[in-house]
Amino acid sequence: MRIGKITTPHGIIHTPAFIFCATKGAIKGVTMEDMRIEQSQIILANAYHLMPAVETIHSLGGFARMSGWQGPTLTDSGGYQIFSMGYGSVSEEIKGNRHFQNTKHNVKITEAGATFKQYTNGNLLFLSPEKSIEIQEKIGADLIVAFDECTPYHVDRNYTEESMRRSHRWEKRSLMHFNKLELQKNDETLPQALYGVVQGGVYEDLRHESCNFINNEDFFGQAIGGSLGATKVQMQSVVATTMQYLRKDKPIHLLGIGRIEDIFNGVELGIDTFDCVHPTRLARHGGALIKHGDADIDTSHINLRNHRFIADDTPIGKSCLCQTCRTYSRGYINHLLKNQELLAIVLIARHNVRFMNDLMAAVRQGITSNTLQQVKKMWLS
RNA sequence: GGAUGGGUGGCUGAGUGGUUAAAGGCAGCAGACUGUAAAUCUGCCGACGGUGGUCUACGGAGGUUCGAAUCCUCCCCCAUCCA
Repeated sequence: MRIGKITTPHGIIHTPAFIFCATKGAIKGVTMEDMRIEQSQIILANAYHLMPAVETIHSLGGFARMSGWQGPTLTDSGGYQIFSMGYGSVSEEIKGNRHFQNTKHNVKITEAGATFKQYTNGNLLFLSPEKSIEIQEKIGADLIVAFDECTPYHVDRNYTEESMRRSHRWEKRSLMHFNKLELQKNDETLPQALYGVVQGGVYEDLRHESCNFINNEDFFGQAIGGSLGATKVQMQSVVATTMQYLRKDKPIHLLGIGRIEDIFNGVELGIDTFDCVHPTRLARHGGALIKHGDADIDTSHINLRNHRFIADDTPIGKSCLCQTCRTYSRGYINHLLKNQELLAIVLIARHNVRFMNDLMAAVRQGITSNTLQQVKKMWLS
């Protein structure tokens, strides 16, 4: 475990840090002012989703400026969409959902890149390493990610290996194209930093091989991606194994992970940054993040739709200082949810954002003062 | 007073002799959600019993039938129109 700083043209990120997902350019339900007020450090957007709008974003000064966020940003490459557009969400893929059973053909992978058939209009959309880097360059994020394929869980070892090797080739092309574009930049265009992504699925030898590849390439940072397994135990084991082989002198990001217990597990293994849709998605479904001690049952979130909150006059978090908890009760939010009032989502999302930021601050403090285990107990026991 | 249409589970609304404890939808009660195809999805949702099951159900009362939410008779109620 370690604390650190990542310096970007838009500011310094204190790590371990959580990165919020503004996939299409907005944090769902939260304004950028509130993101700042609730002490967020960095947000992320996605090259796949923003590809059609890339010229607009560029002409409006890039993602950070256009959105009003102004602070540090990261863009994802679109590699996750190779997985999600064909298989659905991580849990849907693992559990075997019906809806996405016949959508694999919506994504075609060749050595050149990936062609997506958009489910909305049937238009074809092509992403390659070079294309993804160019889009991310135009979006202007401080941190960007090499183009890879996020491998599903339900594929065999052969496919995982094949895919990993292709991802390596794609990442190498990403790096080459990135370096070329960086060299062409003048004083007015801000430098960016590129992350490589470790693949290899749940197979230790493949993870090892992938780490070796990433370790030896000139990436600014290293991200852990791909399938981390079907269970929490397996995920922890895959991440631990990967961390064992990954060099430690660069920032390390864990892609897509961000439940409370996973943050502690990751931090203990030396992860510097996390990103996850969980806090904001959970909020849209009525779920508020909570310290275990703040709930009457063993849980890391409460569903404010539940009948038991109907007359609850207390805030979501007993000691939370977010704008929501300063003013609104669980009972009121329960009422808003039952009446489909949009404000419910806004209030919960804002709380969840602050919750994650408070969590990360507590984690950093815990590392600094060598009391992480006590911090963990406060948040999880 | 007359004419017509209708009364189905909390609401809405299918169903016109058996495979119907009764489609859908809503509401209700839970659960899931991890580089966002998601303000989404899944399950339960007459009553009693842990399932199996048992009982009570389609305005009310009779009747036809092996069998009725569905057909017949009378009654009650609602909507619209005419006096």
